[in-house]
Amino acid sequence: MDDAAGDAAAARDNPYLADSLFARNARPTTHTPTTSVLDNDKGNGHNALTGKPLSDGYFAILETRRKLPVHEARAELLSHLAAHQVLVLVGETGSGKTTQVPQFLVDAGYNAVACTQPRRVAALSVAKRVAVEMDVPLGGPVGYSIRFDDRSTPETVLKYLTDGMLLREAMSDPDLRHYAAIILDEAHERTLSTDVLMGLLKDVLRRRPDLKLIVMSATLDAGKFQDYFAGAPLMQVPGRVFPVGIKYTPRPVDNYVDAAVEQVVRIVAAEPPGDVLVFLTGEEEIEEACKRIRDDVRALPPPACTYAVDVLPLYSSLPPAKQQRVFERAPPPRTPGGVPGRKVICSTNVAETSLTIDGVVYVVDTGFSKQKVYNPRARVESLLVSPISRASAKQRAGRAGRTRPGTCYRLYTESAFASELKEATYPEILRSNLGNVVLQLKKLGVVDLVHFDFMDPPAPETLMRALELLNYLGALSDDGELTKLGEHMAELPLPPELSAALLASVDLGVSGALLTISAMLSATANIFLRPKADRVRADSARRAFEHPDGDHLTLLRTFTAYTSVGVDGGDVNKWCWENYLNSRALQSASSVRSQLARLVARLRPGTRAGADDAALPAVELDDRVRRALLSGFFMQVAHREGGKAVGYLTVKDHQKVALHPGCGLSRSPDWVMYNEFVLTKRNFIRTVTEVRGAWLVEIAPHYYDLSNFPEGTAKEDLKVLYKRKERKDARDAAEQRERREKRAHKDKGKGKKKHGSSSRS
DNA sequence: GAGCACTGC
Repeated sequence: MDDAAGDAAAARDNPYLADSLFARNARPTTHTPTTSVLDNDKGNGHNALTGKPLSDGYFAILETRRKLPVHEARAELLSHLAAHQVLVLVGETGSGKTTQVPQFLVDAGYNAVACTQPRRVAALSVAKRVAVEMDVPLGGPVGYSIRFDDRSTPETVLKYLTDGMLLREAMSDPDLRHYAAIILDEAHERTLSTDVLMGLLKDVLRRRPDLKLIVMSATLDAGKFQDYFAGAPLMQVPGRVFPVGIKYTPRPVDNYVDAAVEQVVRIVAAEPPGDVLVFLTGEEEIEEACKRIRDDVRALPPPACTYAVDVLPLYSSLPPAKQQRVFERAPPPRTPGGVPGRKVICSTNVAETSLTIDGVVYVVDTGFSKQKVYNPRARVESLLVSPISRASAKQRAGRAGRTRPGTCYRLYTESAFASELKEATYPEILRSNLGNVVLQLKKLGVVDLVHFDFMDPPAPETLMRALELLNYLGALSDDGELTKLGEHMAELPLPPELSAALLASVDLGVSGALLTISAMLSATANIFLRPKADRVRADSARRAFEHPDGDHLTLLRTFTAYTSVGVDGGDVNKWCWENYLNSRALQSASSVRSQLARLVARLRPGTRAGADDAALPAVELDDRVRRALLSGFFMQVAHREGGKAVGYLTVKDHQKVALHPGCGLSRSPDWVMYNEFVLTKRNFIRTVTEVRGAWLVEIAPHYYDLSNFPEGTAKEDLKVLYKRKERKDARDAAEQRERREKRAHKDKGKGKKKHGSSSRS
């Protein structure tokens, strides 16, 4: 089928296209958009933004731009925007909305436009493309802004940026006065940042009648956005995709991995040429499926067993070079003129939104993915294999129709699709720990969080948990007001516990070490590699970095060793490889560390932040680092429970946990703090470091308050620790009194000084 | 004696 047929199919599915691009709530308007080079072939032949003559390439690209479906909607879009503050635009894949709509606005005279993207690569690559389309240098009139990379200048009129970045900007510019128009793209993905931005913008729009907002989404769920921004007109533009036939299984399958492998083998054996994309849930499952598909294809009866098939895994932790393989051409036929080869790609959800693979004609959809869930009662986020939503199923199917008509095999029944799958995936804000979100909102000046206008309000318990956490950390006062500490914490791109620990480390003179540990904990990928074939050597390589007191200190040692290799002029990548370390992860830790160091230096001027711990003796350093960490993680502490089999109970919650097998502690101390609670078949705590009981009652007496502490051995130990502390405090006070008296005696002899020691009663 | 879906600041 050709392009036109695909468009026709898309048009049939489009309820608005038949009569008008105008949708519900569309109002007549007298506004006439200004004419522009988009209407006239040459305009005055000069670029309005740079004053330079337009290149020939510009006009060539202009021709293709005019053919994009969204171009038809331009005049209506602009007139809507002249009459309304908010517009909801639905445009499916291939409509051109992401590249064209921002240009329509610039062209119509909006001189400061922001367009958000959920992902960095998207912001960057779209900005590059649009700079070419507009015939301007990147970083000039068109720029982008993403973490670690800001390519925008005062002359930038159109900026693509991540949603998280716009949220950051809002912290210093709460009314977003910098912008005349804001476009929230991919709003249907409902990322945490986009959801917070929508709530925020609702208020900003009231304060700034001149500001325009376009919410762009890919699904017909757009009615929800329209309701949220009451009265906003809704427009829809068709996509440019090919039809995809849907096939369901007649009966539910027992095991979706088995079923997926069988389906792929059937396609390879009997269907016309074309690549296959299989959606599975995780790395382990994918590697297993790949192996079985290879084996089963080889076991097919001739001639199918001779077909050229490349079976490739795809998930984000895969090294980039291996990821790249999915974009290479399918293998050639085994014999000249024989059956064309094909790629079979077994992928996680990366292939649903983040990566687009052209040439896929068959999609095998297992109907599952790993999703984050948050349990506020247990205060634990975990990943669960869960059924996908209908929106997600449609997105997956669409991946089969990017270059020609395709087929999607859904490994579930049609009635399951209709009645068991949810319409849309729960937005992230309903599935997350909101500690950071609450901190950000407070920083943005939102006083009443319970009544903040979230599109989907989180459970009150989740908000309570977040408020409680921030109060314990000292970021919020008992009245719920942001403290000075809280303001500083909000500036740091870290979980609140880690921000608190990092800021505490400045006062303890060990911020250099805490910057490193924070950066290492921010690296999502595992630092220590452990290839299956090479486990023994990988483990012994790791042991060289291990610190007996715990994993946090091991991370510190590892990073320190890593940076010294570079300083000594060694080959860092080679060194990482030899030591079974993930050089990509270490590199990203290094960028995070630099960013954090800049921020801390700005927040705490006059301190030697980042360079304060070099001269400390090792034992003193280790103690102070652990005390700094504990200032943020005193709520993530477990106590050893005696008996034969050593186990741990988390404080207060009394959850039974075990040290994660990857943990490097050489003994089983009474008290440990942990970075992460992992919920799988058993409860594990991961990244664990020994702490002294005495530190708990010293650093966090407000949390280790025995009047509301559950009974148990931890409480008994704490009682002893408090008694000891009392005695020590009494001793210290007596000593101090003695010293004071001696000094007073001396001073009397010498005569009085101007600034005597202030006596407190 | 286990395991990292995917983003983002």
